[in-house]
Amino acid sequence: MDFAPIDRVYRDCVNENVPNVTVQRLPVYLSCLESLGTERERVSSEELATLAGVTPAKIRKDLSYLGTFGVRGVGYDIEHLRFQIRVVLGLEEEWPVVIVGVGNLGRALANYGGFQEHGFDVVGLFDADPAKVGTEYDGMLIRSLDELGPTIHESGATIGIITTPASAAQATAQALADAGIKSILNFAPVVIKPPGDVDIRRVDLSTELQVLSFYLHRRGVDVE
Amino acid sequence: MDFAPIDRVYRDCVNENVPNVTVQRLPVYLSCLESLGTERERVSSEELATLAGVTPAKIRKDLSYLGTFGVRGVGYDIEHLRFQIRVVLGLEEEWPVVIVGVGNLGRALANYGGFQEHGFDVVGLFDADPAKVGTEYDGMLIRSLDELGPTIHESGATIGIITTPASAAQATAQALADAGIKSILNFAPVVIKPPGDVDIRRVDLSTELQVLSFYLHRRGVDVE
DNA sequence: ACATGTGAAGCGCTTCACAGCG
DNA sequence: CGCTGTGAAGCGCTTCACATGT
Repeated sequence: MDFAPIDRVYRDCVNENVPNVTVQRLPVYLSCLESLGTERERVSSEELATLAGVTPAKIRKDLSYLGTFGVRGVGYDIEHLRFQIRVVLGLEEEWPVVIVGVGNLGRALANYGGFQEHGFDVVGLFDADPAKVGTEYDGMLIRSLDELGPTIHESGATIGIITTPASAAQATAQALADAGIKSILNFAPVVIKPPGDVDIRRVDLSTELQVLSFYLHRRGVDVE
Repeated sequence: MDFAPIDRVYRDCVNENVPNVTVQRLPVYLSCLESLGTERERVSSEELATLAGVTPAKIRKDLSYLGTFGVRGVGYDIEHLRFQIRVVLGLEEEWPVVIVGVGNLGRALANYGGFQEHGFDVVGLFDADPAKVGTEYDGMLIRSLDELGPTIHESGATIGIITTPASAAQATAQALADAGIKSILNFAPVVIKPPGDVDIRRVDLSTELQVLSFYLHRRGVDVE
């Protein structure tokens, strides 16, 4: 582990109690800052708020939980703020991750721009299909599930990503837990019962669509 | 998870008194109910809460916003509750959607189980790459962007999904807006400026990973 | 007896408004 | 003067506790 950035966090970071909702917005802010490029130097809370789709007060409040990054009367230095958010999110560290399930979604994540860019290093691809095992994707060997343990041990991976079919997700979570993984991101459309003290986060790609559906539906109903 | 700037987009659409956070949990409840299968008949708020990873009180409160679906002293009829949630979410309607960008992610969504199951019908695949246009995926013709307008008009699609590279996302959103789409789900890792009065919801696959990183990072710091 | 449905209390996030500082 | 940083007020969600109904 690289401790230098951690020291930096605690030097100028309040960081005792960052609200969950704030943590969840930080990636959005980061993404907006990245979209501003390197030509400009400063950004105001107002402009950043417009980009992120929130209010300026929320931006300032959220950032105040992390530290004092702005300059009164001026705004925020884009490069500096970008770095600080990355440090707080732990993105200046390298996070080795393994992906289980090399279907379309697994492949999409394996070379997803947002991963490398944020310090997530895919160190292992695994699949249960013997036809896939031994082949390569994007220059990476696809391994059998038997090799989960050794690979995770060698690479020091702490995060596992499940992109298997729903039917295989629970067993995969168990296998990851057995192999020593402590945090799992589950993309399979099913709820997994946590094996042991593993932290499981679910990302359901159809959830957003269902939420969209609710509001479209509701709007249509209102019109009548 | 997302939990992003939904408040801004839909704040004034919620005329009924269903909290946004409740709407975002409904797909999770639905998924849990689906995982219970058809053999059992009833489920308690306590059991459903355990499956969904929330408290029983939250389940009951959330459901109370939608109606009175349970039976006191007994619990909820699984099949009935499942249907009611689907109705509230508008999933008993058919939602034609188009997908722009037939890379790994586009293909993953095109035959994603969670879509068909919830009434989302993929009626068009589009890609800017001339090499892909004219070929088929999963029995569907991949069309050129020129055909966006006609296809959307014929099919009555109201939802567009962007799975292009980040660099093409803004132009794609504009094209979808021009073609009459009013709701966009953006999977490209970039923030899109809404063209006109289009509602844009962003799904960043790396956001959850970044949130995970924050908590892992901080846990590591706390241990010292 | 038992589990839901629900006012009311509690709590955390959002927004306001202005103090603080370049 | 301009924009950030921040107590305090406001608001919405969560949790509690028990009335309600079968």
